[in-house]
Amino acid sequence: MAQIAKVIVDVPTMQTNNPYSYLIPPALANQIQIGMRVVVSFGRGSRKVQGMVVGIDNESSFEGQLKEIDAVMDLQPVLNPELLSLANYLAESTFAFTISAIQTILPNSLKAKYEKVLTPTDTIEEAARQKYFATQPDMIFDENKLSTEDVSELLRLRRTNQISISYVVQDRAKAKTQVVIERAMTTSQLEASLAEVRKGAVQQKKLLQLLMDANFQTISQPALIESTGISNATLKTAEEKGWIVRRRIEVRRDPFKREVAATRPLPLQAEQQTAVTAISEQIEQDRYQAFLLEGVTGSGKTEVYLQTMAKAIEKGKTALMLVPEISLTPQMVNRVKGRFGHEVAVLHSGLSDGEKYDEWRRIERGEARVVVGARSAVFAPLENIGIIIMDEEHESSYKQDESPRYHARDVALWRGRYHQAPVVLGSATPSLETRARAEKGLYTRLVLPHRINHQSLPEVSVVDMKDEIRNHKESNFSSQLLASIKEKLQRKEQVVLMLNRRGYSSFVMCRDCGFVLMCPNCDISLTLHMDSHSMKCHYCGHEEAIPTICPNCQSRKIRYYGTGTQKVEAELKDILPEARVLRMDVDTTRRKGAHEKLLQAFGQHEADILLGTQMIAKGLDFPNVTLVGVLNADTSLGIPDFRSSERTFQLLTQVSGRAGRAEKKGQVIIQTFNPEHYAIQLAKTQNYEQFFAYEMKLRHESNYPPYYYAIQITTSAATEADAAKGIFKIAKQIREHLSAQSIVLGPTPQTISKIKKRYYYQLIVKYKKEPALGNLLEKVLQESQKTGRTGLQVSINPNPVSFM
DNA sequence: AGCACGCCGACT
DNA sequence: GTCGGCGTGCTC
Repeated sequence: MAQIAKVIVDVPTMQTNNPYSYLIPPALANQIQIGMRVVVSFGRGSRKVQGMVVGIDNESSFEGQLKEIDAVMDLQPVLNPELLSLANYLAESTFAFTISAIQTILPNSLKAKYEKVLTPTDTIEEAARQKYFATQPDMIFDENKLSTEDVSELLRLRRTNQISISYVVQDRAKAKTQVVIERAMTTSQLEASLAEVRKGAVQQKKLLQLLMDANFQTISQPALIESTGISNATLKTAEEKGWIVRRRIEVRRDPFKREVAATRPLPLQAEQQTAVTAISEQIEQDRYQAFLLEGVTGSGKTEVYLQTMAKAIEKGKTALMLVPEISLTPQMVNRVKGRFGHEVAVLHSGLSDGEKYDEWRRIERGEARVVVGARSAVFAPLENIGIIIMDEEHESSYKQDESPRYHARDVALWRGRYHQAPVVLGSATPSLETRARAEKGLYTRLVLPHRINHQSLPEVSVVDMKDEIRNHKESNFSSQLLASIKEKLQRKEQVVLMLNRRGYSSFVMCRDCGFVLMCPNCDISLTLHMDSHSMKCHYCGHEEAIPTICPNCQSRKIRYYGTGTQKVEAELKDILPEARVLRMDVDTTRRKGAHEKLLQAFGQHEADILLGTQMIAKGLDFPNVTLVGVLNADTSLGIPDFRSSERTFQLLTQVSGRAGRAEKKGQVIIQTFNPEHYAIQLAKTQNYEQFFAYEMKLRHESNYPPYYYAIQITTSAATEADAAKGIFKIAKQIREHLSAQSIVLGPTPQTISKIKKRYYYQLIVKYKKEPALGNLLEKVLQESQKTGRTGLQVSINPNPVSFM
């Protein structure tokens, strides 16, 4: 006799982070299932909130009076048992609220929208009634749309019971539907009807003729009206007379309408075959096993993905493929669609909420058995998963940097284990964590050491910019790079130039006193934007005029310092006026689809030089590119983070892979001020193994991941003192309970200690084994709830991708 | 989150 | 004296 539902309510706080019991009213007794969304009354005002049913029971340990569930929002569960238990895993492992985990797993459209509705009571003042309720019986209360005066007046009316507030939970999930017209009678019946229609009814006769046509097929109502001019009224009559049936069907917004030509599996090289066989064997035996597929750019990893996915599909299972957002290009998607056709669903950030929901529904209904997508696609509602692929597994974008701070790789491994399916982590430059696990035998390591078609790796040279500066005037281009560019342009070949912008920007500095223009809200320098002729803050968007005299010493020698893509572009135009340059950075790719358009233009040789930031390092494949230049390799080395060498190595290796992918030999020139640095030297020889060994040694010596686990705790507050006080208190608490082998770094102000007028402090705990740490941190969070009201916020980030 | 309750300052 | 500030506790 189940009658009590356990509901996680949509109130993301520590105190409400557990299921609440609600009575299931008899009317809903047979309807409510675990995994459905419901509307419940919550709190004193019984405001309506959305909730998720996570259990059904016939008793509750709650002593008080139970409320009833108000309504069910779904006809069938939106979360199956797997995803529900995944939500729990997420919440637990990332210190997030269960409801936040659930929201993350569900598509945006299934998140509730709340509206406050104001209704006048009979005691309302006549003036107020005239002002607010003259035209409508109630009004939607939206603080952003009303003036401050109106808001305070309405609140006063509320206090004096002249109006009442009710809450409406709105379901945003609307599958796009269309009305279709179906014939509901046989031809002879229709003929009989035709005879009965009165003489003047031209429209009705026309419709009947149409329906009697042997070629008549079910047609959408708008299409019918459009092509025949038959009116809606006529159709209504026809429906009443029983000639037709009008039905609402779900249609899909198709973001990739074009058909993709089918492709066949490509022949495999020996190592690829070995990999495919090893992975297929696990699929065949329904066994969970993680693989590290390590292969240089151009070694044919994608073909291994496609053929193993095909294996899973063949076995009647489904396949999930994750790629970084930036690699999710139409070329990439088309490669998968070429193999799996209509079975493919694509999930990426460019889709509208509605489109995402449509794809989600297709997957859920089993219409799409192959899913390709970026980070959040790891939650795709696939059942019976046969294989999970994660390409470029080292990419830091797989980790979400807001709560829940999950890493898609961890989720992929969790789901692989749940479904007893292999998980393939692919990369040319695996993260140290993954490579180390392969070393330990936790993952099976598969290596693709050769480029297909026996292309040679590009020839990489390193230019010492210190010498350049000594010998020449200040320039972004060394003489060697410039000579190479000219040579390639003469041969009508193309060049890719990368400006490493990580931790770097073009700011304004006074040459006399060293003053740097800073953001008043955040602890970073303002960046110069020549397109808008202003100084902008990249964190809060603050914008001000470019200074002509130094605000500190009144000198006129306040100049740009550092390099932005715009400045490099200007210099290029100056030195090589005949070269056609395409600039690709955040500014030129902000608009949807701009990224793709630029690349397409470059692919069709509409430009000679592609100049961009790190976004050009990924996944582009232009056979005519024979030179890749890295203008400033070391800016990412200067970042005070334990992963800065790893990042730099990965970036340089990856961008080098862009050169010479066809029959033409590629050349790479890396400009740096630290030519001896191991990350740069080893990127030059493309020697991942040596880099791995060396970096592991360093990590071991200084007790960093992957030798130690790390967890980052951050406090923020409106004043620096409050943030500091908060973090020191937590530090003290943690130190008391920590075992001797664990290490606490800090507390320290964060590298960027002030963002949007809030101050940030952090501390890092490095540990090997600390079974009680989870509970301790849970307690810290509990306590922070009390102080949270006064403005101190605490956030916990397990396994941070950086310590910054 | 949002609401009520409860305790202190400045007004009709 | 009350109105209303926001600090605190609680929501099945």
